[in-house]
Amino acid sequence: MRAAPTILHLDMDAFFAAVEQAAKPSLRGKPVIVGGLGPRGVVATASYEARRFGVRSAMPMAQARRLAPNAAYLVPRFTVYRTVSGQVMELLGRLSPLVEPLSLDEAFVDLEAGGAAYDGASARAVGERLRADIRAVTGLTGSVGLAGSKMLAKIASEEAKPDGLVLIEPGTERALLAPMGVRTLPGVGPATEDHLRRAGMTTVADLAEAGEDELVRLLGKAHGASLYAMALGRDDRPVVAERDAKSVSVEDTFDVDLHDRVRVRWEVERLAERCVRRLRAAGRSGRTVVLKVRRYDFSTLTRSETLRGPTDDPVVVREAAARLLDAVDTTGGVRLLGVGVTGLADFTQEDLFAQATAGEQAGAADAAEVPGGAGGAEGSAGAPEPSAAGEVPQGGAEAEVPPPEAGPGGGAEAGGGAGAGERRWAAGADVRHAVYGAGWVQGSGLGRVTVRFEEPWSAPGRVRTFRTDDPDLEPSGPLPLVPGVAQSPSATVPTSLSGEGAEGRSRP
DNA sequence: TCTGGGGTCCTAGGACCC
DNA sequence: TCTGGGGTCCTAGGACCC
Repeated sequence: MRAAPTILHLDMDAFFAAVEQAAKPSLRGKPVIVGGLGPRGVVATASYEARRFGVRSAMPMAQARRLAPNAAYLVPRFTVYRTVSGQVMELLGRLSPLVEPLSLDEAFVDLEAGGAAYDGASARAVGERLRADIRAVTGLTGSVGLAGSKMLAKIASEEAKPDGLVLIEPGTERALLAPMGVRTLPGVGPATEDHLRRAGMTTVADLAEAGEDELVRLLGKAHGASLYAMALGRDDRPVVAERDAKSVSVEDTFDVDLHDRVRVRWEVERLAERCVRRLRAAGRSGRTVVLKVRRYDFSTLTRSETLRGPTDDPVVVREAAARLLDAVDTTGGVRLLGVGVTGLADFTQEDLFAQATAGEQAGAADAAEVPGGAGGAEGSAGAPEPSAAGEVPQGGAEAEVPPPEAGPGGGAEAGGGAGAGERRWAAGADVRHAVYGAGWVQGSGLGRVTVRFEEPWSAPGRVRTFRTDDPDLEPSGPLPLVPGVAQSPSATVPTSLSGEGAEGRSRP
């Protein structure tokens, strides 16, 4: 809690949807919904036009389609979002060395640490200038909150949405918070809200009045104490520039529940390999392998195994994941599978192997040895090169290897995974036609694909339809949003690829 | 045609050690 | 053989966030 409102929180407005509208002139001013387009997809971001129909983040796509049947439904294009995010983060980096990204579209900045501002007036000027710069560089709008703490800066940016700036003068925060619902405070979700409501507390003032002991008794030591502090407007958490990731994981929800054990095992092994690819791309290794299984009834369980030492060997992780699966009952069907690695270390298996061979004597104590381990040396031979593009779930078909024969009931094979592999031409994807040039897929089906030919800086373009196997039509990369602005993803990209989840949560 | 994917932090019990 | 107390590690689950 500082005396001047020099902690800035930036939140881009309806980020994914806004990027799509910037890239696709025909969608400007129209309801746009970005998310998973498969039968089990959810909304990642809805444009403000779509929100008027009641569409919210994290809503099942099927429900969104009922509410806004005429909206444009697009698959997320993370590479573009990452590029634009990099441009925004670069602007933040000019304000201060202390920039803490929370996701692709959100970050805290400590303006005092950068000498960019020292009081309310200078902070406001920096905030407005930043919003103008973001608009100039990306063509998008962002909302800014300024306050003396992280919590209040975030609340302020929420109040500022869309396309605004709100500054909370230090000293006014308690009065400001008092009438607000408990959900306003970070860390209060549906469960805690319920819990508190049953105890008769619905506003922040109720929490402050209850006292710390009461909240600790109700919610536990850590949660209770931090909630009480926040209710009083106390928050001393510093802006932290870089935090190392503590886990890496991948998961897939299947369009149709999996029943065949052979198929389930095959998917687990694929996920393990994908997970290791990400791990190695980050230059890390991990010690604990986690398997996640969501069953047909949405009940979810995890099983984990801690190895004797950290590994980035795909064989070791795959075999550990397979062992964990052996102990899980999948009767009734599997909706989701996930594989993760935690207990991350900075070194890779090669380093350990080098160490072990260097210190020949101590060979027996090889730290990298693992239960059931396939020797460390040969394991990595078949590992695919880490490729940035390869990790991006853009909805394209990603299985190069055909899955084993599906068991009984596995009729609709259609490429399995969450990537919705059947959709060779995913809605929203960039394409290029030999004659008509750059465009994007508006829809496809029945052997036809509809493409709208337009570019970010062109007028709304016209639509043409082709056969899905038209040789003149090919997938292509994204175009820059603003002509002349280089498309090089910055190094300061948040660790998570998350969308915008909570912005749609309901408030009292 | 209900409920994604990637993370973080906390709790709690048992094992194990001193 | 009526009984300790603390610390750390491992596992599983849950809440929350974007």
